[in-house]
Amino acid sequence: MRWSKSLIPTLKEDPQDAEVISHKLMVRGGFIRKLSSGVYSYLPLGFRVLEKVKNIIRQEMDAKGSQEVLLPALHPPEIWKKTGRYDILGDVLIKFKDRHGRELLLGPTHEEIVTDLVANNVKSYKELPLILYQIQTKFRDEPRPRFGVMRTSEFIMKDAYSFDCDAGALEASYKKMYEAYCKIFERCGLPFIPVEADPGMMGGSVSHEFMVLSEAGEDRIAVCLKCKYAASVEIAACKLKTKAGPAKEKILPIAQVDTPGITTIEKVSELLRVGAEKLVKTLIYKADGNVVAVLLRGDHEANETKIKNYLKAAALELADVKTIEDVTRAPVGFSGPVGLRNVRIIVDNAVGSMANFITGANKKDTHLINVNASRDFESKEFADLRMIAKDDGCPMCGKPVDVKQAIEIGHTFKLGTKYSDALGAKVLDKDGKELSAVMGCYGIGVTRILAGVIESNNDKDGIIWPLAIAPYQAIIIALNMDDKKVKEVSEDIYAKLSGAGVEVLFDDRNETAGVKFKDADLIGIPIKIVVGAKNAKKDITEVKDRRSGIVTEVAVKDIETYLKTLLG
RNA sequence: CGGGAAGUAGCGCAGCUGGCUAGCGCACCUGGUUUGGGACCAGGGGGUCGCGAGUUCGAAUCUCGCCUUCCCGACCA
Repeated sequence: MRWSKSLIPTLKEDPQDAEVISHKLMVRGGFIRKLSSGVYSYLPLGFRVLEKVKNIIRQEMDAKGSQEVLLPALHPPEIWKKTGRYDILGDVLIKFKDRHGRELLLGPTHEEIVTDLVANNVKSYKELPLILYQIQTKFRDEPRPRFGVMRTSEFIMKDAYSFDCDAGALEASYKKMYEAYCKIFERCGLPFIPVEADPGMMGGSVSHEFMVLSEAGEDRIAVCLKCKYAASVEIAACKLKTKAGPAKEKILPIAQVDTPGITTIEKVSELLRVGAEKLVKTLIYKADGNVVAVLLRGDHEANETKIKNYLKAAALELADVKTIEDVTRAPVGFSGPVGLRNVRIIVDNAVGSMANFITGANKKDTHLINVNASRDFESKEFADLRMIAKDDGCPMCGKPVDVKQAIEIGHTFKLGTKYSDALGAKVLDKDGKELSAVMGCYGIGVTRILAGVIESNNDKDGIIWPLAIAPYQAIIIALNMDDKKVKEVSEDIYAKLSGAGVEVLFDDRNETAGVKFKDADLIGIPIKIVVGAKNAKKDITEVKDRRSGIVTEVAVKDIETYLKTLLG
């Protein structure tokens, strides 16, 4: 392709509305343009990268025997009501009415649709295992799209669904997909980490997220450098440093202290000159409408996923001010477990081993000191309810873990029979008995892969695409198109390489050398073929590696062979 | 949805304490000189100053309302 004929609108300056590096570079390099919040156009370069990634996905999915399909984006709501997810997804679903007043929604994911397809068309165990996948645009009304294509309301996803006769067979399908995912991400040049994760609204038991470490990531994962344990902080179990049980400290008499206007852990800890670890915070939640008090050590962070899972609640949110005041009969900031009536109290394990701690007094401007669980309030329910933090013990080996920011690029789930039961995806087994298909589902954020790759492959000059997904493998930089020899040599190389099937971009613009070098680096083409006047006269060209910067002089007549070697 | 910031040419910005014809850099068009890391000269095109109302002789500038975008939080497959 000739640059002069391409739509590659590069920018010298960072766009005003971009924060993270991948977003800035994708816009500056002319890969994407924003239409509205969370909605992007992919320009020719961006489109080419997407196609490369899709093809890698197709190859690896096909290699595992899964079959590509294309399911509709337009869904009738009834099918979503059958599984209950019409309400669970709520405002995430983009809904509207057709001319007949019939409601329709745009597919945010396709468990319901694919299960319905299988329910209607697969009848025998002999047809299983079956894995179907598609690459398609998903629509989700995101509360807050951000960071370029990292989180958008419209995005391309590869989603796959496996159907098996039993748990053992699901295990085999799940393993296949897991392997395919590792290959896909490796080929895309992503330094990924598979972690254990929470299945969330998808349901099911086991789930893995495929993460790419990045400051720009929206998720946090706990990683152990010692034993390779890695898990989403949402599910990483918190080990107690000391055994639970009665505290060894001498129990002191409970007392009130005045804390006027002191409503936060930091301020209480400052006023009373004790560390936050001596405080217990009482968070009032609403779980499916029921009020619950959650007790956590002052320096610990609540883990709403664990709380939700413990309570088996579908929805969990911090209670509003009015509810808190009703329940505690005190302003927000003075909640405590002592005297809290008619409220279920659940206690984080770490609080179980504390003695003589400080809590709110359920009374304005007052806290309590020397509170002790068994003596001062009823505490029957203990559980792991907090978020793991840096230097907490690894759940596997006990050594300190690190907590890092990461981008989720893939997610796999063992779903079980949740969807097949709801939608009647049953087959007859050997004995003629009906059984519900045991399902798994497997997603890859195709558009998000681009962001992930750029986040982990860039330098001050721009993107450094891994060869496998670069929009072009090589770029010919003709330093001066007015120089007859330069033009002749670069045209010659362009013809040769194009003929040899090399994906090559020919920068034939009437721009200065500087502009061409800067643009080539910005858009991240792995191999630069520089044609300058001096070398052209000698029928020599320079081949420069984008990542290493290493330059090799190559005779024009050998360029085709040389490139083929480089490209493997 | 709560908190914060911002909307002036395609992009990045200045102007804004009430005053002339709305300006700068980049990009774009024409001609010329250039060409090894974001060239130079000359000429030129491009604007409902986010939208609406109000105050005023006069509003990009002041007031109010709305919209949009970004950041933090909530939410998140």
